[in-house]
Amino acid sequence: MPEGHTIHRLAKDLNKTIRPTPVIATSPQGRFETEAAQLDGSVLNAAEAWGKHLFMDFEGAPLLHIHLGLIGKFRKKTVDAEETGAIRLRLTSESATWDLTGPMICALIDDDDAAKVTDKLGPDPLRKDADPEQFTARMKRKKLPLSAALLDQSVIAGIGNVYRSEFCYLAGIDPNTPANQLSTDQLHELWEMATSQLKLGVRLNRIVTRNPDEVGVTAAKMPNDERLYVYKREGQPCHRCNDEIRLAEIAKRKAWYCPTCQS
DNA sequence: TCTTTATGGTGAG
DNA sequence: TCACCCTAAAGAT
Repeated sequence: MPEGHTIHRLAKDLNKTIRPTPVIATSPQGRFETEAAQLDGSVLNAAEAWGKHLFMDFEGAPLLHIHLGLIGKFRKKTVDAEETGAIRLRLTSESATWDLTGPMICALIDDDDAAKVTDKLGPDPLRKDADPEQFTARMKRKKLPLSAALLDQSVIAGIGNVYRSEFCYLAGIDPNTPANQLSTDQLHELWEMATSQLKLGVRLNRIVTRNPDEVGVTAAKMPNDERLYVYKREGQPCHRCNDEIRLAEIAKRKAWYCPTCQS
């Protein structure tokens, strides 16, 4: 269940544990057998993330394109781990085994196809090549509610349903506010927020938006049920004003907000 | 044991 | 707009 920070963290971990020796690639589930055979025995040059998309570049092979979707997982295990569940792709290096299950996309593609994918994506705050002004410009063209625009991967890549509600709360903006009504300052603040929050998410390997000072612990030691302001907290008191957190449906998905802090 | 939910997205109509 | 895909954990019974 990944947002952008998960995929960047994944890319980092894959680079660390798979390079630089050749991999053993198999498809225990069988649905990626011929493709796995093309990767088998090759060396990983680099794994790279753009939003929720993961690209793995193996020497002498097509690009491996993975999107985990809602339910996909790419788990690190010990080298001799038993095969359990429906494993689409297993990559084994000298130090680790990686099992991919339930991906929305798992395919071998060429550079042109990869460009088609990334051309559709907006700037990713975790990438060095991200252009914040592109985010600002695209937001200003959207009449959609802010909460919906944040989920639009062509506006900003990597934001999912947890971050979108949390960002609206942190910015103190009603999630239904049309994106094109936001000021340039507000949009810059949202971009900075996305950058720092996603970076923290990569470091902690989980989403923690709550200010640790409010809880009296470090972000790393934040209890799981304290780490968010609004996500999945309908009916519970707002951490800051005590008003009741509400649930709405925006862009066909659940969105949470505090009616007092976000007006 | 069954049913529902989930940090997502596509393609048909 | 809706149906659908894929898997596993959580919740309901």
